Amino acid sequence: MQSATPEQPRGCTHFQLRQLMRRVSQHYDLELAKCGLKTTQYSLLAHIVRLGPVRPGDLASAMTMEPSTLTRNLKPLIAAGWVALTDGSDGRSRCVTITEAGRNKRAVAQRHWKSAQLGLDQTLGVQRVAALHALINQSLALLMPLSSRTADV
Amino acid sequence: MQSATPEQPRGCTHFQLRQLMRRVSQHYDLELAKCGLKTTQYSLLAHIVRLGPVRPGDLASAMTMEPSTLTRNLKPLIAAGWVALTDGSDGRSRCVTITEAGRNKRAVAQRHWKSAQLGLDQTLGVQRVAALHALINQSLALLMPLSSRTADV
DNA sequence: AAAAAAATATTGTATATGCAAACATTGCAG
DNA sequence: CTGCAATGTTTGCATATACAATATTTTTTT
Repeated sequence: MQSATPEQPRGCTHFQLRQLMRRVSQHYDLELAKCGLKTTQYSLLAHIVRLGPVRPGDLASAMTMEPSTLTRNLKPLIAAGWVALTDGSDGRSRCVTITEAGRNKRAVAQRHWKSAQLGLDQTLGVQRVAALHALINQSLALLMPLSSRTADV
Repeated sequence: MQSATPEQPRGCTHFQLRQLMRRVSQHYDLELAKCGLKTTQYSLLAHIVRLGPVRPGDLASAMTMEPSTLTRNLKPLIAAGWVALTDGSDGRSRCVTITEAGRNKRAVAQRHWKSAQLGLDQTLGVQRVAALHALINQSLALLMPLSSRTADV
């Protein structure tokens, strides 16, 4: 039943992903630049809105990124006044919160994001995008424990 | 005809790709670190070997990356003595060449790469990886002219 | 041939990313 | 209550990435 998919995966998955990532980034960035955001920043903003006041570690983990990366990516957003980083109940932790300005910014940006997404859907075809999402999510699930893979034996 | 693939692509393609990219990078990096290379560096090395003495611009374009990015990514490789950057016939251009040390390095690294690739194939399943490659390549083709899209009308 | 235009590479600036190390705080052992 | 382990965040360091601006060298115009 090897009808649709070719036999051996040729080439380097990492390199191919990287290439696509660059193109796709450019596509979204082009649209989101209209409201002065990088796509990554929009993702962050959107996640903070959705996950409500949240600890950095939890946010990072929800977004599959290193806490250290999160710390740095938050800086521009905090500087812009879209996000506030306050002390948490636990002294060693913090609390990431969206500000009113941040919520507004996100609302505006969301329209640009939607536009970029629709544009991509159209360029690639909705079915292809759906298939891509499905594959990505399956792959993510299979790779999920990566760092903890040896740990949870 | 919505049998295999889900209907509407939910979520943000950019974000999902980014997540997967991070995981996949970690996977390859883990293996390639054994010979002291980042996966990106291996890709570069491999491309330079394959494309022979090549101008920076052509190399960048072949790898779907900005010339400015290439310039910087070459630096570590040049510093390590794996790659040489000499003057080209055209005074404004250059010539990227693999060195003997670079060729050896690449040969060693290739084994690690292979190992990483096989590991990924096994974790995700060969079919899934093949399907992913196919989708990525189709998408890349459709996005290809991105910067020149308005130009070639 | 001098001036303008085109081609090519590099630098300036800013963000994204991760690992390892440093910091800070809490919790527990004694 | 002191000391140490565990937890959670941030910094140090290095690479990856792109756009805009700059530098350099052709090539083309006039």
